[in-house]
Amino acid sequence: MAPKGRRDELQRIAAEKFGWPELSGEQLEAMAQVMAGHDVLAVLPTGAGKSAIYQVPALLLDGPTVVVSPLIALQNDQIQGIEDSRAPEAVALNSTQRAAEREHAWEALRKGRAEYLFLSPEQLAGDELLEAVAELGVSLFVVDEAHCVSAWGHDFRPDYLRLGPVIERLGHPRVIALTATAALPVRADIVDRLGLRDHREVLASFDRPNLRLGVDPLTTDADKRQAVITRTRALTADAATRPGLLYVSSRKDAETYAEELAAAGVRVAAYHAGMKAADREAVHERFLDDDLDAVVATSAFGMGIDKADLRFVLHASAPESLDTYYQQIGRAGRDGEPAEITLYYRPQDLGLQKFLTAAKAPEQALEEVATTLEGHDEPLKPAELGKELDVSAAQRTRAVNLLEQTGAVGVTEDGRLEYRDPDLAPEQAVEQGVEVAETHQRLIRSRIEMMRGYAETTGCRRQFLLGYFGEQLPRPCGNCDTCIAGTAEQQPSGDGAFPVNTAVRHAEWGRGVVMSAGDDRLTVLFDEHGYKTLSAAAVRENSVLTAAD
DNA sequence: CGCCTATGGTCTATACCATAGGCGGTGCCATAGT
Repeated sequence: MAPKGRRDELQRIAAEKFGWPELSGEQLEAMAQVMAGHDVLAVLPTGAGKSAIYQVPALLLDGPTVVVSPLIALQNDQIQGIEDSRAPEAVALNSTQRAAEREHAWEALRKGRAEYLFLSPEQLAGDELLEAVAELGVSLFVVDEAHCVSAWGHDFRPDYLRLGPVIERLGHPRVIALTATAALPVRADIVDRLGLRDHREVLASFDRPNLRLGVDPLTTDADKRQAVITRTRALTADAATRPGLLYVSSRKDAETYAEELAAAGVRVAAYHAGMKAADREAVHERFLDDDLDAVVATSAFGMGIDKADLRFVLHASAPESLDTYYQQIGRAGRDGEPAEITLYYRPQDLGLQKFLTAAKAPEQALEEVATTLEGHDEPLKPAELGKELDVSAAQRTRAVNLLEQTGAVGVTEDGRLEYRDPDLAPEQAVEQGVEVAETHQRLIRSRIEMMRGYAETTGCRRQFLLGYFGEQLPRPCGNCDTCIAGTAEQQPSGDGAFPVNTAVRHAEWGRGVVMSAGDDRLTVLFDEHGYKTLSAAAVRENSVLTAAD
């Protein structure tokens, strides 16, 4: 705990500059840890005021604050919020701007008028921009929606995994990572990939008791569609149970469900990344203005939705992880009023998720990067390396990330890439890189199995969900389908030989941590193999599991 | 991984099956062309 005087000062600035009369305990704790010189990972639910955690300390630290944010739209929202306050100027640098706008931003930063600079990770991948940012003397480095580091960085937007070297290049200013959801491996990934130092984690409770959790298992696709349409129509027909979201897993489904609901008279619109930007914005605005009772969306609809009164979130098919699922259902009932959360579940639907998450190791890029770097005596800038390769920039970055994780490749102080071990043949480095990619792939696969576990459990859904995030709910919640049906009762006592959070070692899967422990089963997160669910009886009888340090 | 659609074969005319092939999510950025 930080000294009281420091907390009073933070509170005073929050009130004077931003008009927040009272900061929450978690907000204050995170801010105080930053002021005490620690890096901070804060996991707080949407709507808990995560932005405040950097906005207030930024004013007490001498030098501008860089905020990395995944979506330009999100950056604009944040800048708008700061403009509406009495805090100093906030600027962004991105691809939508004209030259004049960029010049204005740089001038405001160099003259010290602007305190906040919003950037995408891709912007920071550019040598020149990074060089110029380093000149500014950044005092605080913020990664917003930090789960993207883990969820997107390994495959979709690999520049997320380059933020660690960026932070070092800036002389390691204090770092704040913010997110609304992060299970243990995701938190570990964030800490590891950003290279947080002497960090503190501030975790709010994940429990959202007003969300009524349920799963509707269906056998055929036709039955599922019927059930989804019927329920969505019923919920949107009553002012007390609307508006809400229907999540689907393909653009086509977004269109077809929206058409069918519209034909039935529901005020509904589809939303996915294949739509024109103007149409997407229109849907977003109509939803915020209560002009729509439901949006049928792919995962494209989510971050940045600031609407507190969603009364339902339905899933026409399961997403690829409970991390994503929790993030999506967490958008419901933020006003604390009841909300209905239902997953329409067919095990076959998980097949699509397996396909979508099946990223193969970029072998060719690994080979080219390893041999090129090994062949140079001097370290290379990423762009220089790129010129010697025959692979895309994204593939190159992916390969560099993997080789860096094996230790074969490192980054110099000035941001150049070098081959670290002269005794290691490039072919071996490639093999190790492939192995790292495969380990990550096993984790991704195992997360799909945890999604299956949630959908198929006969125990309390909330206990399962919270257990996944490392939080113990002492007894069944009473507000989920299995509790209401009475099947949840015979669930965990968890007083076996391996309580939650114990480090264990398995004969085949190596080191792991117990995530949840019930009377009949044990879920363990293994370093190399991801989540595994073990039968408690087998664990007792076979002694395959031993305590580790 | 599992879905939908197109194709072709069967054996007879309008369907029915089996099989092959294509498809499916999230956003930044840069570049080319109006």
